[in-house]
Amino acid sequence: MEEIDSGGNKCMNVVCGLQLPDGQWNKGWMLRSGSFAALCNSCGMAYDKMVFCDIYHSLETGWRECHSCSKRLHCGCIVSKSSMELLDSGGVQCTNCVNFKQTPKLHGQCLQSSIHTALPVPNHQQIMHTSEPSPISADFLQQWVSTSPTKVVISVPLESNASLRQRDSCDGNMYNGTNGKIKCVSRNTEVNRQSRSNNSHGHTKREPSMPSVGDCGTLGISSTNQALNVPSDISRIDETKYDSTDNVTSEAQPHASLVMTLGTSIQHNHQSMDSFCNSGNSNNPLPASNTVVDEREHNNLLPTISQIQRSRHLISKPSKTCHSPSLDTSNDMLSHMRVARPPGDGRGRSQLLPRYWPRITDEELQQMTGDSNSTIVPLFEKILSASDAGRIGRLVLPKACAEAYFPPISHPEGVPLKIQDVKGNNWVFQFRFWPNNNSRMYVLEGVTPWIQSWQLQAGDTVTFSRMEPMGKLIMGFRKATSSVQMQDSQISAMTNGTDFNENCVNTENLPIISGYPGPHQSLKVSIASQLCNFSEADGDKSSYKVNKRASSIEQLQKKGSHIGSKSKRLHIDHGDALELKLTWEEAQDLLRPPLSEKPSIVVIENHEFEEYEEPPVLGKRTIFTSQTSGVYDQWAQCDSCYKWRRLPADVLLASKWTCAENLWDSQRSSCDISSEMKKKDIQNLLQMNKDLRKRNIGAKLKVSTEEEASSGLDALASIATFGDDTTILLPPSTAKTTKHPRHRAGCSCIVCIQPPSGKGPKHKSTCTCNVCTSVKRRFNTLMLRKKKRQSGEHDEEQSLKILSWTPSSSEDLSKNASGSSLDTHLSKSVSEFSRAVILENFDKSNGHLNLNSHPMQVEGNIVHSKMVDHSQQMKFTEDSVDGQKNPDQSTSPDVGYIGSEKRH
DNA sequence: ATTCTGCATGGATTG
DNA sequence: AATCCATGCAGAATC
Repeated sequence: MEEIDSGGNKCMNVVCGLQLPDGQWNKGWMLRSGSFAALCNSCGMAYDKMVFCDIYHSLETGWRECHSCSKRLHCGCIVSKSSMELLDSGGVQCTNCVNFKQTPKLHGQCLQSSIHTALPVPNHQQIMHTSEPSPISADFLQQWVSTSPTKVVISVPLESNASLRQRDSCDGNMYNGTNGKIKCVSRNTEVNRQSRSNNSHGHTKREPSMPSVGDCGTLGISSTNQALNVPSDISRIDETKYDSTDNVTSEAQPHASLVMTLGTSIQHNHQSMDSFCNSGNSNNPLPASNTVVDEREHNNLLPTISQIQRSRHLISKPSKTCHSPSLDTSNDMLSHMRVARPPGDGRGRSQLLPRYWPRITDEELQQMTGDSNSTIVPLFEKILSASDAGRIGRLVLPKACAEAYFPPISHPEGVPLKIQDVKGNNWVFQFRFWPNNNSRMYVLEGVTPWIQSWQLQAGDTVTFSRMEPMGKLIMGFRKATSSVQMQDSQISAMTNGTDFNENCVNTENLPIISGYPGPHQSLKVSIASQLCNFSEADGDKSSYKVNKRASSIEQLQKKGSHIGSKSKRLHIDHGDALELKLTWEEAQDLLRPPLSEKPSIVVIENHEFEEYEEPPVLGKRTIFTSQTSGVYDQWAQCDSCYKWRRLPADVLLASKWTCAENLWDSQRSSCDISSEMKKKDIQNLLQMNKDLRKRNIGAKLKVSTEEEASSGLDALASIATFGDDTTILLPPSTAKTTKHPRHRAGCSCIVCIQPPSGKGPKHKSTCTCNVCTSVKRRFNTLMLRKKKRQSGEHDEEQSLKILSWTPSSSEDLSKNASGSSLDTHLSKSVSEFSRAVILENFDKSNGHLNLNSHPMQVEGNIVHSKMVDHSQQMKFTEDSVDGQKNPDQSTSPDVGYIGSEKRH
C-alpha cells in the first residue's frame, strides 16, 4: 500500500504549505522514506504536469539543460528526479529524449545504455499493449545456465507456451547444465506486471519509480529498487485493477524471470518468491516495499525484504533486450535502466567516485532473489583497460575502492586475496600496491587466468561484491556492449568473430553481480550525411559498409586499445559523429582544404606544396567527368532530392549541398527540376565509379600490405599525417611506440619535435629537422616509386589512350579550372611532380571511365575514358580512389593531406 | 629473446 | 593544483 506523507496535513510544497483537508491531498513524488509527498490540488497538478519545479523552484539553483532538447531540468531536486537522466558522458537528458532515443533500440538489440533514472510512466500503457510474446528460448536459457552461478531460480508464468518451453529447458538441460541447482518456479512474477499495475491504477500521476543516482545516497537500496523490484510487486494491492486493465496483455505475454543466487540456500528465497509469486492476484502480505530506508535499518525492520533486495545485487539475468523483444517497450526500458548503486559499506566509501559504483539494471534487479543465509553487497566495478586485460595480469584497482573494500595492506608486497567468481570457483590473487607519487597504486596481480577463463577483454567490466555475512569477495563481470565507450573492446570482440548479439547474450547471460552502464553513444553512430546520401543513392551501400560492421570496424581495432578514461579522447561526440566505416582512402577522398583559407606555398626540393593553417574539412563527394571537348564537369548529388547536378569542375562543395545552392545552373537550382542526366547514365556512372574505387583500393592494399598491419585508427592517423607511404616515411623507431626510447627532454624524434596540434612555428623549407627530412625523403621515395612503376608498366602505358592526356592537357586543365581559389596554387604546383602524377594516373587508366572525386591525388590514378553510350557524350573520368580531374580541384583533397604533411 | 617486475610518466579527472 | 590511473619503460629474471 502506498504511503503518502501528508506532512502534518500540510502541502509538502514548502512554498505552498496549504493546509490539507483529510484525504484531500494528491500524491506527489516519492520521498526518501519511500512514501509519497502529499500535495494540495494545485501543487499536485503542477507535479502531474511535470512543471512543479518550473513553478516553485525556478529561482533555485541546480537547473541544467537537457543534453538533447535543452529543456530545463532541475537536477538534484527530488521532485524532478524522475523526469531526467544523468548521462554517463555527463550532463542530463530529459526522459522524453531518453524515450525517443531508446525506443527504437528496444527490439532486437542489446539495450545497455546508461539510463539511471526513471522514465516517465505516462507512455507505458500505450507501449505495453504493443508488446509481443517473450522470445526467451530454451537454447538461450541453456546457454545462460551454462555460465550461471551456483543456484538459479527461474520463474516463469504458467500461461504461456514460452514459459513451458523455458520450464522444459529448466527441467532438462538447465539442471544438467550447471553445477548448482536450478529451480523452475511457475509463477507470474513479472515485474512488468508491476509496472502495468502501476500504470493501471488509474492514476494519471507519474510515479517516481526510479530515483536518480544521487538519490541513492548512502542507502544500500535505492528507491528504484523499491519501485521495481520483486517485493515491490508484492506490495501492489491494486491487482484487481491491474488484472482488469492489463489482463489480456499480461496473460498473453509470457515473461521469464531468471533469478540466480550465489547463496548456499535458497529455501528462504523460495519462500519469498513463492509468497511473492503467489501474490500475483492477491494482496501481498508483505509490507509495502516502496519504502526506502537505510540498509542496516532496513535489515532490522524487514529482514526478508532486505535480504531479497540486497541479494538482487548478486545476480543478473539473461538480457531480455537481446532475446526478449517481446517485452513491452516501457518495461524493457525500465528493466534495462542501469542504476548506479551506491556501494556497500566500506572504509571511506563515501569518497568513491560514482564511476566505480556498481550499476545494475532494473531488469537484473527484477530478477534477483534473496538468500536467507547470505546477501551480496555490490562494492564496485571497473571497466577493464587494455592493461588490465592484457597478458601482464595486473588489474589496477581504483585506489579508493581498494582501500575501502579490500584488506588494508601496509607493504607493497600486499597479501594474497581469495576471491570467488560467479561460478563459485575460488581464485587467489595478489592484492598489492606500488608506491606512486606519494600515493599508492593498487593492483590485483595474477588475474590473467581468471580473465582468460571468461574471455574478458578491454572494455568489459569487472565487478566486485561482498557476500555477507561472511565477507567473502565475489568477482563478476559484464562484457562490453555496443558503445563508443567500449568501442575498442567491442571492435575487438567483433573482430574475434563474436557476433554483437551473441556477445550480448554471452555477457548478459553471465551471472553478473553488478552492471555497468554501457554506452554513451553507439559506435555505429550517424553516418556523415554525404556518405549516406551518396551511398544510398548509388545503391552502393557496401562501399561504405553501412551494414557490415565487422569488416570495416576491424580495421579500426587497435592493438593497444585502451578503454579507460584516457581513451575518452577517442570518443566521438555524436554531434560530430562520423561513420568510421570507410577506408582511409575514402576518408581522404572527402577531405577538402579549408574553404576560408588560402594556402601558403611551401617548396620542398623544388616541389611546391600548399600549406594550410586550418585542418581540412569534409567536403561533398562528387564525380568528375570530361567531355570530348576537354571540358571537365563535376557532378554533385543534391542532399535533398538526390538528383545529380552538373557543376563546374572547380567548385568546392560543403558536405551538404542541395539544388537550391546550385549557383552555377539557375535552370537546375531547384529540386523540382528533373535531372540533367538520365537515370541509366547515372547508374552506369555510379557503377563504374564503384568498380573503379574497389579496384583502386584493392590495388593499394596490395601495394602496401604493411598498411593493413597498421590497422584502423593507427593507420588512418598515420596516413593522415604521413601519407600512405608510412612504411617508408616513418623512422623505424616510431613504428612501434613500445620500441621507442622514453621521450625525454631533448629528444629529437619525430614525435617530440612536432608542435602540438599543429601549433607552433612552421618549419621552413630549409629546415632539416626530422620531420622535414622525413617529408623530403617521402617525396623522394614517391618519385622513385613512380618512376619505377612507370618503367615497369611501360607496356601498359603503350596501350593507353593518352591521346588527350599530355602534360599540355594538364595545363589546359588548369586553365579550364579558373575561378577557383586553388587555381593559382594549382598552376604553381602543376609542376613536374604533378605531371608525373597525372601521367602515372594515366598509366592506371584502363579505359573509358574517369570518375573522380578529386583530382591530383598524389597516389591517385586517373582513368580516362569515354562513356560510349552516354547520351551527352561525356567522358567520365574517375580516379579510382581519389579522383583526378581538374587540377584545381584535384588539389583540394590532396592539399589538405599534403598540407598537413608539409606543415612541418 | 621473451617475460616479469617495479616504478615513472603524463593525460585525465577531481577538488 | 592535486590526484588518479593507464600505460610506458627498463632492468631483472626466465625461457
